[in-house]
Amino acid sequence: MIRFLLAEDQGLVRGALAALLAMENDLELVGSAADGEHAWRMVRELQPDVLVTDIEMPGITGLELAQRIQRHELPTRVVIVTTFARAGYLRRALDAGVSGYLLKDAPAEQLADALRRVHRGGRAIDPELALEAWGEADPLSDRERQVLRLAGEGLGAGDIAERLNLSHGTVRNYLSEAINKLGVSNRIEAYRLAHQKGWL
Amino acid sequence: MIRFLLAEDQGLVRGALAALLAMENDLELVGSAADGEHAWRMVRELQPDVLVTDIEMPGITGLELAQRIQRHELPTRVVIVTTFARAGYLRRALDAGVSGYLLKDAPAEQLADALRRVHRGGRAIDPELALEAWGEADPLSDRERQVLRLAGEGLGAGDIAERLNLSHGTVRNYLSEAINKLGVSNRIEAYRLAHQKGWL
DNA sequence: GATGGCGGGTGACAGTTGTCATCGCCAAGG
DNA sequence: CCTTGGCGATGACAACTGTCACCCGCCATC
Repeated sequence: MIRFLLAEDQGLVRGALAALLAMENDLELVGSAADGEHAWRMVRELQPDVLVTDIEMPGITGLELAQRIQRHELPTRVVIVTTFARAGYLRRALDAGVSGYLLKDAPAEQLADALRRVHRGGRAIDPELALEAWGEADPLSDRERQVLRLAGEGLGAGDIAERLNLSHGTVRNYLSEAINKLGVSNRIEAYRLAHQKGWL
Repeated sequence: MIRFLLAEDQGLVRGALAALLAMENDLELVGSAADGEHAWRMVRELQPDVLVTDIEMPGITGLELAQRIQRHELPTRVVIVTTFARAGYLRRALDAGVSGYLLKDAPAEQLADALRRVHRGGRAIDPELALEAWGEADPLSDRERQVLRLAGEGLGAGDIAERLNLSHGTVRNYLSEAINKLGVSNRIEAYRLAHQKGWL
């Protein structure tokens, strides 16, 4: 019997996944959580064999959950289930020691299998994504990332400078660097590209 | 017995919803589709009582599906199930004659109930969203919407002008109008706001 | 003590953006 | 026939953006 915990913020999806996995008779749902905090508490209390979690959730993200489990050396293995096919996310997930990374548009049969494989000590990584992740690494510096994030929200160079305690010229320099590193032609494209790659 | 069809592009979610609804013994899944075209074909062939559909799918969107069903005066009722709590979407959905509009973060029990209510000829609209939708209407003109969409992809005034066969000055005028109507201070914020409201 | 990175800043320049007032054109409507 | 209104265009102006060359101070490290 594999005891698993489900963390997913969208109620409908959470319930539906529970129903899907309930059909397998070697799997036992020991609890479900709608946000990261609850999930974290339940992981420690219930010590499930496997945690199935989304990435983007209110409070603590799935990636942070995985990191905590790794730091506390808990026996629970982690399977990420997410919409986002971003190489950067997969990287961070692997760094955080997750055993599985599936996309929500994978076929439904795959999920139960992934749980079993992971429980046996194996891995279950989406193959397409795995390839892509061995491609380019994030070329951005910390500053460039921060600046880009703010720029993506529509702030001008001046506003960004204020929030980061930099001069307005420096901000434009970072932006220029980022644009050029990413091979695009303005901040908007730069933001979109970085965002889509999961580099944020 | 309520015969329903499921349209949802994310395989895992599609499978999971099917499992969830399979637990109800007055509901019968007659088919499922991963994109709008298939869904449309199946709606006509199978004439289900209810179509449960996502909005954002490859090819034809859920909203377009609803419109087609309305135009062809098919007996199938439509329940939208989506992530997006955007008033604009709900408006368009109601215009397209849908009977239900649920958010994916609603509790899972609600879905089967919604199907039953809709099948009986009733409606099932997310209450919070319903209120919000009676708020502000989309103030943008068609041109402004088009221009804003392109601007959001990082195109400059020149590029946009080319694609729409307008002059570069005119594009800037529309952008300026949109920015001012939305009460923001640049194209990026304008895009984000319009996008988030579902006005696209 | 010199050398070189690195994070940050400056100033200048061209190009783009946001704003406005104004114009022409062509459809209604009166 | 004249007016009003929408749509698109112009031109001018100020502000913001993207680029670049170069400066400064700091710290490592040789």
